[in-house]
Amino acid sequence: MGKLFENRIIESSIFANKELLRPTYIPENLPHRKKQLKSLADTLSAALKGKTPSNLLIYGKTGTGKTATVKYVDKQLEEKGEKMDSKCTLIYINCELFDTQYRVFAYLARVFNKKVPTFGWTTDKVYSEFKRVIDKEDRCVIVILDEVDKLVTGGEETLYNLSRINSELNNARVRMIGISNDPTFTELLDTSVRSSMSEEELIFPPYNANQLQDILTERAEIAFNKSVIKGEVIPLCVAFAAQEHGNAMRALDLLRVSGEIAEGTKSDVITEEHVRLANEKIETDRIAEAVKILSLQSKIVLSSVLLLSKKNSNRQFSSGEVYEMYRRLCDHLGIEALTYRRVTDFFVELEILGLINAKIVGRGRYGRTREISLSVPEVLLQPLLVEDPMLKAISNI
DNA sequence: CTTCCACGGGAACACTGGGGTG
DNA sequence: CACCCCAGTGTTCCCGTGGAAG
Repeated sequence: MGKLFENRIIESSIFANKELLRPTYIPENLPHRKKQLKSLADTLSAALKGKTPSNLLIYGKTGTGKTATVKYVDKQLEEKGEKMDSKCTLIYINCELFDTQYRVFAYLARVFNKKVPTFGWTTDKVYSEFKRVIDKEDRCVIVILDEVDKLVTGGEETLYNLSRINSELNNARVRMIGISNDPTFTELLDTSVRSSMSEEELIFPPYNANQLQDILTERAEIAFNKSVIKGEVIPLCVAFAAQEHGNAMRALDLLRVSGEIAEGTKSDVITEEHVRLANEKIETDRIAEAVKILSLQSKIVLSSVLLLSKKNSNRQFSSGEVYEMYRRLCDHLGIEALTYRRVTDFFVELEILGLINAKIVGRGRYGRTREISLSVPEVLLQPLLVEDPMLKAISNI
């Protein structure tokens, strides 16, 4: 250990342990989730006793502690299960990453040491290989499908197969726990799949201001050094997070980034001003991140909205106007324009990312349109778009 | 009630990148 | 090796539909 390391330790007068504020950290104690914890533990402990637990569906908006709670119970059961030598396996899958049937079953099979190529096999083969490999012995496999709503378009077969798999197994049993932030997603499912998936349901309501306050206070105590936080810092974080429908993840992020900013300005304490700056930084980062992952075509669509709002005093445009601008822009850039139908999908995409507002309004005899406007500042957006070498040409329009 | 427009679901198609088969 | 099959993605094309002004 050199001096450098020592210095770094001394330098952080703010954080005792910054990692405790990251979303990956599972705390020892989950405030205001006792009911959900117990419910989940009851359902799952049946698996440890060799019984077959019900399938479970969990609803709640982002930052309501769904994933944290499941991982918390998962961790505990895993430990307990090993001690009791029970043959119960919990597998956590984020369906945003594994969003097709092939990928899900390939991942599942790999957990049981079965080699499956990234593609090439038929999905049927992957599925039956998975079945074969788990059915070798009497065991219980619990599949946790986080963001399960991402499977509805394209991967719904996955849910169908998982819900009927038990009738094709002789020794093993498979259960699933679905986690979704969209309570309406089951409406799109086949009725038999739906009823099988939601044998039990668990709801995670958004945290209210008092609960957020508790969470932050508890976490701040272990993550920060003593008396670093000034009086109004936590209430302000709570206030910002409450605007985001009680998103605890956002609140913890705010706290962490506030601390980083305080640290960067060589301040010994975190002030309200740091929280305000942190809120801006998080928003700016979010936008930059969103723009970065857009396809070129999406970026052109977004540029069209940007150009329109720079040129016009009114800030609201019909989908037709935006498409018109998009065609002109494609022409200008020498890129083949896509059809209107395709571009409407980009409108939806951009709205979900929070980069534009696109409300559908009925105009009576004059049909329906989306009224489209930017939902982020022009000055922020333009430099991000121009970063794309293909879009350099728009910088001087 | 009619009428009109864009919305949005779905079929069809093209293309990619891999495995299996003879 | 050549050839076909298959999953997945991105696209175009077609058409039924929602809903408020007229």
